[in-house]
Amino acid sequence: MSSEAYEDKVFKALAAPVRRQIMDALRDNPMTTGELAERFSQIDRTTVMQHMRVLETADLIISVKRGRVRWNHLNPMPIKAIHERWIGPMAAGAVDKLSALKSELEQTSEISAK
Amino acid sequence: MSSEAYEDKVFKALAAPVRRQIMDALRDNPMTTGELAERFSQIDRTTVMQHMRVLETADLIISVKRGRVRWNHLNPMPIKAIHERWIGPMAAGAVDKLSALKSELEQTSEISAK
DNA sequence: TTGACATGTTATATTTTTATAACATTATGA
DNA sequence: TCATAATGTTATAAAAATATAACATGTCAA
Repeated sequence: MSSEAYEDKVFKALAAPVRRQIMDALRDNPMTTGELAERFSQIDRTTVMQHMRVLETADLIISVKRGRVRWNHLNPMPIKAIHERWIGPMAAGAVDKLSALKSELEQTSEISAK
Repeated sequence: MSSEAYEDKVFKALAAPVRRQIMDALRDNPMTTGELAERFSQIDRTTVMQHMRVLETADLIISVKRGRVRWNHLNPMPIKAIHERWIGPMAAGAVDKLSALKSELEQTSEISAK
């Protein structure tokens, strides 16, 4: 898989609120699949598992089966990767860029973005 | 709009490769809508505009009309926001967490995540 | 051993996103 | 002014993501 395709899986995986919440839940301690399903009991258990599979495919979750339970661990490395390669650089100097942008826009009267 | 809903729009907006490429293209200089459509000529012009509307709704693009051209500027602030609130903290200490995770996993034989 | 618990699989309906075409509007420059 | 360039709008088809139900498998503990 190309690095772009891989990076895209990570971005797509992070694009759903539930999945970011799952990441938050796993941040400090690993949890079993059942524990996660219980924490997100507003949605169906199979739906939770489907979301977990998306995270697992993006390598954001690593899981280990022990007996009949599956322990799901958060893997922060893919996030670190997009953080360093894309998000960090894009956010760098944001304040300066914003003020530069503002002076640009002051030259014109009509601003269309809300 | 709640801050979560707002944050979600940003994550969703970044979930498509074309849209990240549009962000890359606008990073150094603003571009007109036509220039962008030409740069991404593999896809339909209206499709490019639809993607731009997604970015604009997430406030990632601010555009100004001058005469009959529209200048599209990148607004890095929303990215800075998710960078600081979510991505940075999640990426912090990733290396340490990974090594801790590895020792955890060594205790078990079967690893299911690919 | 065996019942039930934890997890997994498959199928399918629903919703959202993406892509395109056809048509409309506005502004500029010859 | 008026042809055309640049952009915008609306409708719709196609693809992808999301949510759920029904059923299947493997494991533990009494």
